[in-house]
This record gives sequence, structure tokens and C-alpha cells, in this order.
Amino acid sequence: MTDDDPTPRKRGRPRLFEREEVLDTAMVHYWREGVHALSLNEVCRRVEVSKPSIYREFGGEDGLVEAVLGHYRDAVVVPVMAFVSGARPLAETLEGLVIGMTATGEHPPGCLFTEMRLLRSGLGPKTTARLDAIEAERNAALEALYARALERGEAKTAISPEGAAQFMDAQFSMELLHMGMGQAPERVRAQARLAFEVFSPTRRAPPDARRTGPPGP
Amino acid sequence: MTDDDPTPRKRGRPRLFEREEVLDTAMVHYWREGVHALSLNEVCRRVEVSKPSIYREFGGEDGLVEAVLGHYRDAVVVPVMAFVSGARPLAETLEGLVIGMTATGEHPPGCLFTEMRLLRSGLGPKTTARLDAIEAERNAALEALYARALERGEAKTAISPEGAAQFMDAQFSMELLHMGMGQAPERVRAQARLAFEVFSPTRRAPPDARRTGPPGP
DNA sequence: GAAATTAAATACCAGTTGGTATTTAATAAC
DNA sequence: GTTATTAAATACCAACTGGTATTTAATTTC
Repeated sequence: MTDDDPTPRKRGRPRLFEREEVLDTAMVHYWREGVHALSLNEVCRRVEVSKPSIYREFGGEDGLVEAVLGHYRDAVVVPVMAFVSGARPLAETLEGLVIGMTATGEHPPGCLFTEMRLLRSGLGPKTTARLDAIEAERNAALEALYARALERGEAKTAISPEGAAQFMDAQFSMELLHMGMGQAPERVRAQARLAFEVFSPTRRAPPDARRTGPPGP
Repeated sequence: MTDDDPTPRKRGRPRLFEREEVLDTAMVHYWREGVHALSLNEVCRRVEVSKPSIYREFGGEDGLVEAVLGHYRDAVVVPVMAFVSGARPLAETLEGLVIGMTATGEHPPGCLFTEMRLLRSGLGPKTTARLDAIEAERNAALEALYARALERGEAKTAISPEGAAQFMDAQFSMELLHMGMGQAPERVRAQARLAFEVFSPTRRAPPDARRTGPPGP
């Protein structure tokens, strides 16, 4: 019966911006142009919030980037992990991921998380820690995916879930990086599909030669 | 009989640095820490040459980075391409490359060219142009490698030399990127060998499912 | 109304960036 | 020696960086 106001008005001057809104537009800009290409000053300009306000809300550049990354996780990474955790056959899940990662429109190409992870240097400690956390949960999801596939006989037993997860991660990273560099989606897809053929359960070992005097990279 | 001095002494003050030496040490620093992590001022400090001297010699940051990249090409990329152009069987060449790219000691891990190519943004026009040139010649070498392998029946005919070159490029890029990030060489090698199994000539097509509603990246 | 409280905006800080004008040093030719 | 020539070093430039102290505006409570 008590009709208390669940959000009692605060005392001082009201805010002029919504935290979620700031995170969302900052995310898009970082996503589209790269975290390293955008200074804090520039981001403040774009989201139209003064620098001191950003500091009050996020505590600095590292805090802002970490918050944006968290927002990206919730908005993008979590749905992908949910898809990965579905009961579909392995091949179907992989194909869905390939299509999803190369989809154009709505979102900028590439992946903010992948870009940050590869260019980790120059990111603050909070952001780095959050990157590790996301990396871990993503890896767990991929391992579970392959483990399930093994149980069902949909995958090659010669490959461990750990190895498979690493492999998938590497292939998707490359795919997303290529998308971020503006490569043709169909080309990127073809490469990924080719790579994932290695999971096909019945295969012969590669023919012969190993070991040769190698030059440097 | 004329014993002319082939290098007649120049008129003014003598140089205090050797161009090659500067390029070499700058290359190592860029290679080890990343081009984007080192400012021009910092590089001048490290090579112990004043900024105006660098400007006289290379015309600016873009010129220096381009020259360093050219130096890297001559010292590292060209020998690798020569190895690729050898008459070895495909599997042997690939294994040699895998070993070479993951070799530790002597050189810093990773690849300066790969890093620059992936983080192309922020690089000057001269550097970008040179990146494209190196990319083209590297791609040609990889295409020729696979074309030769096809002629000898060492590779899968279902894959075109263009597609194969792209695939190899992507795999080696990932490998080198992972090395640059400090991953364990044996792990990186295992991933690459797994990926290159797709070239094995006799294989079955992947079993079944395609096409599913995909989430975003 | 006056406090008290909250937040925004302005203006600033020292440090660094890529880039240069100016001065000084070292050599060869005369 | 003097002069011409080449190059190095110092000192500087405006623009920008991440970060803050200070002032000003908007609101609730009293």
C-alpha cells in the first residue's frame, strides 16, 4: 500500500547525460575507429560531455575504456556466447558464427574486444584486467562447445577441447581483424570455412615431410 | 693505372652516424616494442642521433619508418621469400616456415611487417605504399609456391593458388602476432600445423550443416 | 527566501608530440 | 690564414595529451 517513490530525487543539480547513452556512443566510435586512434579529449567532444564529467563518472581514461568494454561485452559478446552454448551441431554453430562475424550493417565491422586484445599495449590496468576476464569466459564457452561436439562424435578426437578452443579463437580473431581492415566478407568467410574443415571427424594425416633448416620470420 | 680516389672526401663537416646503423637499431626497437609505442623523439634518443639529423636524412617520421621497413624487407622478408621460392615439397616448405617464424633468440619475436600491416592506421603515406609493395611481392611468392605444389600433386586442387596464398598469409600473420604477444612457440606451431592440414591432397568434404541465424560479432 | 548539495563548464596544468629556425662545429678548397 | 660548405646541436614552435582546481549553475531541504 505504500506508494514510496522508488527513485527519490537527488538533492543537487540534475545530470545532463545518461551513463548508458555515453557508453553506447563511445563504444561505437571506439569500435569504428579504433581505441588507439581516439584521444580522451576527442571522445569527450564526440559524446558531448565535458572532461571533468567523464572523470567524475568513470575516473579517467582507463575507467572509461573499461566501462565501454564492459558495455560491449554485455551487448555483443554475451549474445555470441549464448549462441555458442546452444544445442546445435558443431558445424552449424561454426557456420552461424562465421556468418555473424562477417555480417555488415547495423554494427561497424570487426570486433572491439579482438582489437583491444591484440593491441593490448597502451591500455590501462582496469581495461587489461577486464580483457582477461572476457577472454577467459569466451575461451570456456568455446572449449565447452568442442567438448560437446566430441561427445556427439561430430569432431576429431585427435584435437583436444583446449587446442580446438585456441584454434577457433585464432581463426575468429583473424576473421574479425580482416573485417575491421575492410576485406570483402565473402572472402573472409571462405577462409574461415576452409580453416574449420580441420575439425571434420574422418580425415587422413598429412602426407610426409617435416623438419627443415628454416630462415627467420 | 689511374688511382683516383673512388670516394672523394666531401667538403663540409663529416657525418657522425652511419645510415645503415641507424636503420638497424631503429628497426630492432620498433620490432621489439611496436611502431606505435615509440615516438620519433624516443627513437632519436635511442639511436643517439638528433632530430634535425634524422630529418635531414629521412625527411620526417614517415620517411624514417618507411626506410626502416625497407631495411626490414631486405634483411628479413627477402630471405624468407627466397626460402619459399625453393624447390622443396610444399609440406617441407610450410614446416620450415612454421619453425622459422616461431624461432626465438637472435631476433625479437613477431614480425615488424605483419604488425605494421595490421595496425596500418596512423602510418604515413610513404610507409603505407611500401607496405602494399611488400605485401604484393610476398603474396606472389606464396601463390607461386602453391601453384608449384599443385603441379606436383602435393596439394588439394579444390583450393586455388589465390585462396591458398591468402590462407597461408592469414595463418602466418596470426602465428607472428601470437609470437609478438609472447605466446609459447610450441603452442603457436601446433596451431599452424593444424591449419595447414587443409592442404593435404586427399580429403573428404565437411559433413553437413550450413546456414543458421547468426548473432552479431 | 537562504543553505546545502550536486554537477557542469571554464580554464588551466605540466608533459609530450611532430616539426624547424638558428646557431655552432668541423672539414676541404683557396 | 680565409672562405665555402656540410652537418650537428640547441633551442624553440604550436598543437595536443591526460588530468584538475576553480568557478558557476541547478536543484532540494529548511
